[in-house]
This record gives sequence, C-alpha cells and structure tokens, in this order.
Amino acid sequence: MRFWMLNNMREKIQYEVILTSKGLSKTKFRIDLLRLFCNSKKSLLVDDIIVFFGNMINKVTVYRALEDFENKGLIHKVPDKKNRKRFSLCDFDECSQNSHIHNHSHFICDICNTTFCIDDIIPPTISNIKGYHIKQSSLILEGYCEECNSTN
Amino acid sequence: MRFWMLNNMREKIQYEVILTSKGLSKTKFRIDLLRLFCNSKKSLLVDDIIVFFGNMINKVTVYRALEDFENKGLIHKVPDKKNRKRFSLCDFDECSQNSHIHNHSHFICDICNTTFCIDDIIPPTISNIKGYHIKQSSLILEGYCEECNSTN
DNA sequence: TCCAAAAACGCAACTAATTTGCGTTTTAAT
DNA sequence: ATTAAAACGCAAATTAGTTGCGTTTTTGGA
Ligand SMILES: [Mn+2]
Ligand SMILES: [Mn+2]
Ligand SMILES: [Zn+2]
Ligand SMILES: [Zn+2]
Repeated sequence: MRFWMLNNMREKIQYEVILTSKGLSKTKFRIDLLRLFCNSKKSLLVDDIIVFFGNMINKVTVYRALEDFENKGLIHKVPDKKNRKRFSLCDFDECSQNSHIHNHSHFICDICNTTFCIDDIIPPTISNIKGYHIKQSSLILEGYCEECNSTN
Repeated sequence: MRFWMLNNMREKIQYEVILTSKGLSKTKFRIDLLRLFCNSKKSLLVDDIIVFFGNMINKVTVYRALEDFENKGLIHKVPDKKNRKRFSLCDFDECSQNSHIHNHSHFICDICNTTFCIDDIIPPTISNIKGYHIKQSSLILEGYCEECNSTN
C-alpha cells in the first residue's frame, strides 16, 4: 500500500509522523516534498521539484533530500529515458531503511517521457540461471500514455 | 600469407561488410569498435571504450560513433545503474536503420554493475491497459553475476 | 586514377547534471 | 537551555555528454 492510499483512507495523515518514523528531520521543505510525492501520480524529476519550489530551495538541498528519502525507503528511483534522476514514492509496507522491494512495473511514455508506477502489473519471477543469483526482476512498459494516446 | 593472417583478414572483412551494409564508413576506429562489441559479452560504457582505445581516439568520436551505430541498428542502449550511456550489439537480423526490436532481457549485477543481454528470457507481452497504448515491454533482472556470486 | 561530396575526425569550448566542502542554521534530544 | 546531529545554502568542482568548426579520410562516380 502506498503512502497516498494510506493518506486517502485515513482523513489526515501526518507527514511529520512518517518522516519521524523514518528517522528524518521534519523541516518545512521535507514535509512539503513528501506531500508533493504523495500527491503525485507521476514520478518526479529533480527539475520538477526545483520548478515546484521555485527559488525557495537550493538544488543541492533537493539532491540531498532525495538521497536521504531513498536511503530511508521512502522513495525509489524510476527509469528515465534521458538518464536523469527520477523518483516515485515507495510502498509503505514494503520498503524501509535497508530494504527496497519493488514488485510492480513502470510505464514510460514514448512521447512526453512521463513515467509512473503500475502497481497491478507484477513482473514475472525469474528463476536463477547458471551461476547467477537473480534477486529481483522489473518490468518496463513503453508506449503512449493516456494523454498522449488520445491526442495522437 | 599465414593462416592466422588470412583469418584476421577475413574477420576484418566481415566487419567491413557489416559497416557497409548499414551505410557506415569503414574507418579503422569503427571497424575496431565493431569488433570490440562483437567480442564483448558485456555491454560497454563510453568509458570502457575510451579506456580500451586509450589516447588513440577522441571521446567525441566515440560518442558520435555510438550514436551512428545506434541509429543504424547495430547497437542498442542498455540500462545502467548509474544512468550512464551503455550499449550492446543488436541482433543483426532484428534491428535496422529505423527499427529496433529487442525481445530479450537485461541483467544488471548489484555488485559490479556489469550488464549484459540475456537472449533466452523473453519479456512477457502486456496487453494494453485503459487508455494507454503499450508498444514494448522490457525485463530487467538484478542480482549477482556469475563472478560476483562465486566470490561473495 | 582523379575528383567532388559526404562522412568521419579532432580540438576546444560549452552545457547539463550531479557532487563535494564547509561554514551556518535548524531540529532533536536531554 | 544546552549540545549534538541533521539539514541547509553557497561556491566550486566533477562528471557526462554536446556543439561548432575546420581538417582529414572515405566513398562513389567520371
Ligand atoms: Mn515504482
Ligand atoms: Mn540487449
Ligand atoms: Zn505521454
Ligand atoms: Zn558482478
């Protein structure tokens, strides 16, 4: 279950509680950043965040917050066509300080490059081959997103 | 002429034929680069190539060769943990000037970051969802490669 | 073989993305 | 209130990739 679903279910979720439970300080920016992720279906580029907060926040602070959020299991990297850093919220139950488990797929739009998690398509489990040890499989779907599909 | 020279020459001609058939000029560097890809099971970073050729070649030339090779359907981008450009040979029959078709998976080692194509694991075909149009699916496997698995 | 056009190349400068160092401010815990 | 840890801002550095342009090599035809 993702944070935004939790947020939907209980009327008011304290972002502060989540930050605290992950061992992160409750600064104004980090609370707002967590809220931004919770309210965004799409994954976020560093630049999306910088644009959102305007000149209120330094880019270095953004990079460091993302790094901390990722380390604490709050967000995870999402594949990006142009090799830039891009993140989405983790599943509340699945990820923590030292274990990220992502059992869902990612969609990338060929046209607008929008990316988001698709929770209900589970990547196939691949059994180990030869001498390898496969720990995780992930599935990337590419094509036209809803918006681009309807206008092309 | 010794056999091994004949052999070398035939091998070289083979690469030249491929370059010509793709509409690429047969320069010493591009022949050697194609050979490097053909002899490498692992996918190659720009930096792997620059290290291999040492100061014999300019990095701009490497970037442009990779771009041309990709456009002509000779190589394809491979996902990289650190978001760098990384390539592997395409299947000669499948890819060409304006169509890349990659019906295989990619393995990424969690420890050494080595990446390579796994031809015999075919990504599942995902039917379209909702308003989306899914054109392609790709599967990424992560874990320990043969080498890292045996020493950890 | 000779020639012109196209492709490839090298160099320098440039842009974009991300990281590091360090001193200051804010937050957390007592 | 005190103090340590975490977060922050600014400047500078680093890394990765790109662009412009003049020169060289390759190609394909005369
Ligand atoms: Mn995801
Ligand atoms: Mn591949
Ligand atoms: Zn789109
Ligand atoms: Zn490995």
